Amino acid sequence: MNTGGDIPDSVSDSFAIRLIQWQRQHGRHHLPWQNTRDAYRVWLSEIMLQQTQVGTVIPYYRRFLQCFPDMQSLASASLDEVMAQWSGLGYYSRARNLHKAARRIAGEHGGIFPEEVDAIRQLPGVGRSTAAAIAVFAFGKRAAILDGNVKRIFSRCFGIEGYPGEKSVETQLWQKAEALLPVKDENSMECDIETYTQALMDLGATLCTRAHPRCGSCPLRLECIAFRDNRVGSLPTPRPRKILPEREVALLLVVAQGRILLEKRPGTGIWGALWSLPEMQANENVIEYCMQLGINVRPMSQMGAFTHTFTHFRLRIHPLILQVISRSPDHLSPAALPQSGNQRIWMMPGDALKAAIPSPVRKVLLQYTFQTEPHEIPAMADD
DNA sequence: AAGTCGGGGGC
DNA sequence: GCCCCAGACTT
Repeated sequence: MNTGGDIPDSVSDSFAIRLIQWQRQHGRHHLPWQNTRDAYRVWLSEIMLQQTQVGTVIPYYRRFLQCFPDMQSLASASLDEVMAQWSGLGYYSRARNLHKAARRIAGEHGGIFPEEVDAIRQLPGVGRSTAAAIAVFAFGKRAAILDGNVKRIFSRCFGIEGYPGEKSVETQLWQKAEALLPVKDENSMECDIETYTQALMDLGATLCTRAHPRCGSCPLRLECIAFRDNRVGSLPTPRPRKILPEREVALLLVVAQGRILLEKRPGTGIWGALWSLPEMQANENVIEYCMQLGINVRPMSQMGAFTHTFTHFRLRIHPLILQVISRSPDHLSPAALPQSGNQRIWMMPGDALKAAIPSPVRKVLLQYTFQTEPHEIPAMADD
């Protein structure tokens, strides 16, 4: 027991103890993935939370668990079913890796989730920090995380300068993360690795925030270098600015008998393995392009163009509505599907909205279904 | 080390 | 507008 007034065994324990005590009083305790040691749920939450904020994840997490309550159900599902549940959450390689890992665990591990951090780390989509988080929350292992929250806390508390994405800076931060882990002691509540890890996440999310941190309530304010030197606003060092390149595409809404043509994207790359609309260069002739697909179309109307911003480029999207011209009554048959390397299918817009589609395509489809409803046509944003 | 992967929150 | 978020993977 570490009763009040005791001198802690080490400096690192003092750090951990402050955090743990703060977490018990002021931390978050009712997130949907807390209060369980089900490794499947812990793993799912950690993957969804990669580069995605808690508030965004929660509804996806609940829906996903409803569909796939355990490892076996996820492994048995088709990739398409998994992608449909992930649709809108972004970073779709996470979902592909999740599915691949589920099938690997069901096959190779006999459905049992691996307990050792090195084994967890071997799963696709699981890096060093995520493996540690799973090992901590599911199995109580002593392992260090280093996510965006922890990087921000450490760079401020210890006055570590330089962009944390830079290798040398990240190495320093990992070294701190390992060194500050509480000493494992089964008899001491003060060295609870789960509470410590959750404390780092909660402190970063609720107090040590990027903008307007609440330093007055912080359990680390007496030892925080950035607070002492009034540098909280300039640490961590921001990412170096870069100019985003801009690309331009046309998305084709090819309509026949109320159905639209969807095209499955390749398994890797942008929107990998998602259903999308046929895409062509914005300056291409749409009639000729569709002739190459083996379909005869008439341009109907244009929706307003809009811009979708990715991490590394901007995409200017021009949606075009096209009506198929055909005297044949069965041009919706499989044989009449346009030839292409990609899988294609005709779908009712309502069904397409339930499929695994990227957000900009959802936006176009919603706009289209709204336009075809019997009320006034609103002006599309932009342009 | 740098580039590739989304979408949304918050200001 | 801009920056960042419970990062991992490829080149």
